Formats: sequence, C-alpha cells, structure tokens
Amino acid sequence: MRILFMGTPDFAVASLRRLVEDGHEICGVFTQPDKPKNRGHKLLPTPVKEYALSQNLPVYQPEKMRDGTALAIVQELAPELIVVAAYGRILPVDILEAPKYGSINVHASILPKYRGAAPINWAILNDEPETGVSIMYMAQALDAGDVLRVARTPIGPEEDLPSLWNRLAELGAQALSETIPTLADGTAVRTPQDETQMTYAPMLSKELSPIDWSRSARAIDCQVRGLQPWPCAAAELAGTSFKIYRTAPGAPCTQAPGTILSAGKQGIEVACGDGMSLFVTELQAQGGKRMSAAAYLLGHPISL
RNA sequence: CGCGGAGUAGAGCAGUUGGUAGCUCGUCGGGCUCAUAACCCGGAGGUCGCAGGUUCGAGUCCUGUCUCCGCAA
Repeated sequence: MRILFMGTPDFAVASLRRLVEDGHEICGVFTQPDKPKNRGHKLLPTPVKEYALSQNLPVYQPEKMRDGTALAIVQELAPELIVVAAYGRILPVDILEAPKYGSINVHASILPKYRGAAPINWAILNDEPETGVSIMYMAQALDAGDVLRVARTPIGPEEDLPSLWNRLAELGAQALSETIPTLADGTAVRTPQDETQMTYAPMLSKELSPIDWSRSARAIDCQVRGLQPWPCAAAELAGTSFKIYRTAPGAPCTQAPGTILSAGKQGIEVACGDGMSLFVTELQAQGGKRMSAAAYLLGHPISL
C-alpha cells in the first residue's frame, strides 16, 4: 500500500520500520522540524527523520499544518493511507480525509482510556495493572476515532517507563502491521469508542516532579517509574536536591513522612505517608551522573 | 558560540597558598564468630580525561582539545 507516515520519537520509528519491512511503499515521512533546543545550541534530527533518511525515504518537516502547504504536499504524494504515530501535532480534517483509506493512528493506550500526549506515563503513574496499544481512525477530536484493533500487555509491578515504552512501540508496530491488510480487503471492523469511559493523559510537566512524601509508598514508586525519562521524580534529601530514578519498597514505620530512616547499601530509606518506608535506590544529584544510592553515599555520607 | 558543573585506584568522593596522591566501599589474603550484609589485621590496585606551556618541581597555574552531566528548551 502507498503510505504517508507521520511520527517523531523512537516510539514511532518502530511502526515506520515495520511498514518498511512489510514492503509498503512509503511515499513520504512527516516529522517535527529540527529544533535548536539541545545543550550547546545543536540541531538534532528526530529519531523518525534519522531512520527515514537511512532508508532514503523523503522527509517533510512542515512548520505549520494549516496554511495549505502541508495539504499540498499530501495531495502531491497521493497516499492511499496516512499512518500517524506520536507525531505530536494536530492534523486538520482535510489532510486526514485526503487518502483513499483515510488516516489511522497508533496510540499507546487501550482507548478510550488515556487519550492524549502521555498515555504510557499516566498508565504507570496511576498504577494500572495493564495497558496496551490501539489502532484507530483519526477523527477531529483528539484520539477519538473508531478503534480498529487493540493489543494488551500487563504492566510489571516494578516496570519503569523506558521498558514499557519499548514494549508498546513493538506491540503498536505489530498491531499496525496486522491492521493494514484488513483495510485493503475491507474486513476491518470499526468500533466506536465509549465516550463515557474516556479519560485524558495530559502532557507531563516539571510540576509533577516533586515527591510528596505524605503520599503512599506505592504511589511515590509509581511516580518515580512513570516520569522517566522526563521530567523525572525529584526530591530534596539531607539538603540536596536529586532526581530519583528508582525506589524499592521498605518496611512499616511510624516516623513523619519525609524523614530519612537510614542510609546505606540498600539505599536511602524515607518514611512515606501510609506508614511504610521507601528505599531510594537510584538517583542523580545536580551536575552529577545517575548512580545507585549506595554509590552516592560512599562519597557523600548522610549522617542521621 | 544560551547558562553552569564535572573528568584523580573497579565504584563514589577529598586533595588547603604548586613540592613525590588520600578517604569510604569493593577486591585479595589472614583472623574472630554458631553465623553474617557485622567486626579486627594486612595487601594489591592510579602515567591525576588528552595535548602543549610556565616552573627546580603541577592533580594543583595558563592555553587548546575530547567526553559526561545539571538548567534552559
């Protein structure tokens, strides 16, 4: 099938790679413009752009989606289908409806749950037992189109975002690969989303970073696992601020939330709000590297 | 050239006004103990990111270069 692909991060690369491997004709790839946002003022291509160029696929990085130029490109490429995966932009309806088979999206949640920009993060933050990917038609409202296929996967009790992210990227690519033939032969089944069950997974921000030790140990652990690789959970311990990358369940305790109970090989044990403690086992100080709490303590002893 | 921090034993750090490199952990050997992630004794392990320069002498000063990281996005 003649496909126009749109995506930006490595999550999308998995799907694009699969389309290429499946032998589809990729007539073009849309990805976000390179932005000079990195340290040192460097322009870095998006992961999708990098992969597309390696495959000699034509890359387009329109600044605006609604000034007509993007639509003109789409019309010239004349795709039979548009596949979108984490593109990061809202597409106007005239683009969505341009191809013969319309436009479908790979979304990392079981719709109608977790519509929006950060579904994987929020699934972990909310301590969901499972999540998945949905392949759906794109409609005018955000992530609201009819669902074509769903694939589910359990979230491990200690799973962090990078792990789940990679698994869902592959799951999404697989589901996408399975869906496209059903569009071509007309066997695709469209299931409207149950709007009453809809929830949003809004974009993350640094405001989510600070750890509130009065929350339960489990909730904080989810916060730590779900906010990677950005913005990361953060906390001040013994007068120094840290990014917290990993924690482990502790034991019952009676001290006030936020109290440091111990600091040693097992990590830094902090009292939480539900009468349980939590071991901070992996962290990063400002300007420092990410390391185990035990290693950090060797050079920066914390006296209780 | 967006701001800033850092590169010293396997790991995390210290090293004052330049004078033959220390700490904690780990590691190896020995000991104690019913036992141990505990404790005691002893040992190994570093051309101090790289390249130049100043100096009688530089981890410590100067210049250049590479790499990593925090902020900001």
